[in-house]
Amino acid sequence: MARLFALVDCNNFYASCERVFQPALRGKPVVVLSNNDGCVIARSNEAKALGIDMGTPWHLYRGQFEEQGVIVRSSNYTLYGDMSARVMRILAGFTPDLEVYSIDEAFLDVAGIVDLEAHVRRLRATVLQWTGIPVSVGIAPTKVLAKVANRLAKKDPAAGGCRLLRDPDVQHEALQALGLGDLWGVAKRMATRLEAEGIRTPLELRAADPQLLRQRFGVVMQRLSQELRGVSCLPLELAVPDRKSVVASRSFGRPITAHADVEEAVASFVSRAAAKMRRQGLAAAHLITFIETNPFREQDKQYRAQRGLTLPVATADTATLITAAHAALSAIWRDGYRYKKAGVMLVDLVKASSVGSGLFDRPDDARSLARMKALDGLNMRFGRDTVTLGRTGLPRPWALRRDQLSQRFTTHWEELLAI
DNA sequence: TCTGGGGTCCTAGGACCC
DNA sequence: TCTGGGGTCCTAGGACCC
Repeated sequence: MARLFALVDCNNFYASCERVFQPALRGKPVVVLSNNDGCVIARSNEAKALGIDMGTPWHLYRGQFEEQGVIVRSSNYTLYGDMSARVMRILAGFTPDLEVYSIDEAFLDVAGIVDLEAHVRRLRATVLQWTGIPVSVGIAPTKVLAKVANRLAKKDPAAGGCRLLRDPDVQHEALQALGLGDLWGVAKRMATRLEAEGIRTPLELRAADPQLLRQRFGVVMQRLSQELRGVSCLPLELAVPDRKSVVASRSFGRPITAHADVEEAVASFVSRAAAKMRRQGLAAAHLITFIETNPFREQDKQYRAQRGLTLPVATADTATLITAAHAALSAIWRDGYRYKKAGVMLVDLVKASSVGSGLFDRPDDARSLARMKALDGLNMRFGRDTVTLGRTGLPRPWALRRDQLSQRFTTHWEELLAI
């Protein structure tokens, strides 16, 4: 059977969440601000109609917002996360084949649904009734086209919150009305590059030579073009994969110049990120600390830097990670700058259980040291999926599965033994 | 002993998304 | 004085090993 994807997207999600708990906000222009009340990250339809753009810095428009009667809310991510979970649970009741794509979007497999129109009507009504959140639905044979359909469902009041792009003629007509930048996966820079190659519209992108796209723009653009033709290249991702990185970062309320202050911030970033990582049962084999000045202050000397550091053993221990993050910070620290932002990324995440199960639970543990010493001089073979240790004191070669070790871990064996 | 090519790893940066 | 935070994927170039 032909594929059919439905993209369910919550309308103006953060603004809608605020309205659920404050019905007086209905019908009024509402915007939600980012951390530190920096800029606009969500707008109700009424706010959009006033011409307020995404990312508008609040401090520049504060007065104007007041004049226009725009209601401003600081963001409340705990609330939005909770509302999101409720919406997703309801959607899961409509089909088990569901991919939660973001906090406010999900792709559903609707290929087998008989009366699609009635099904979607019921879905929208249920979500609205049980959560107070309005959603739009776009349906098409590929994810990229489902995104297009969803956009039309939102923009066109006559659509009734749902658009179907199954018929090729209808797809053609829909794409004709769009610019390149309206496509999922094409932003400003890519649009400019495509235009320079003579590809100016979604229809031209759809018709472009796949080999040329692959060569000039890479595999992502080639797939996007295929998806526009109705050839599905992006499958539904049903299983939620393990996270590959966890980031904690913040802009400082005011510029910071002292090393000690940034150290303090970095320590708190690490503990936040590590806690999040532990909740997911993961450990980090690599850590990156970064700092930067305020790029908006052109009169200031600019500096940005990051430093990565491979841990001898993947770990989820906050104290170990803080030590590493501080070492990385010292390597990139320069006096004399006004730092505006800093952060820590935990990357190369592996299952914590695989780290704890084996040889090197704790590098400073005496037994671990002895084990590592015993490994010295061993015959090591790095296979595709395994690392095999031979000889000395082992009844038979000892194979460790690579996927239970981090990549960096296995290739830095010497480093490990040097501890 | 010399040479070349392939594979992998690492880092940095770009681009995009919500 | 004041412009978010958290992610993913891809590419390119250099180092290194076999």
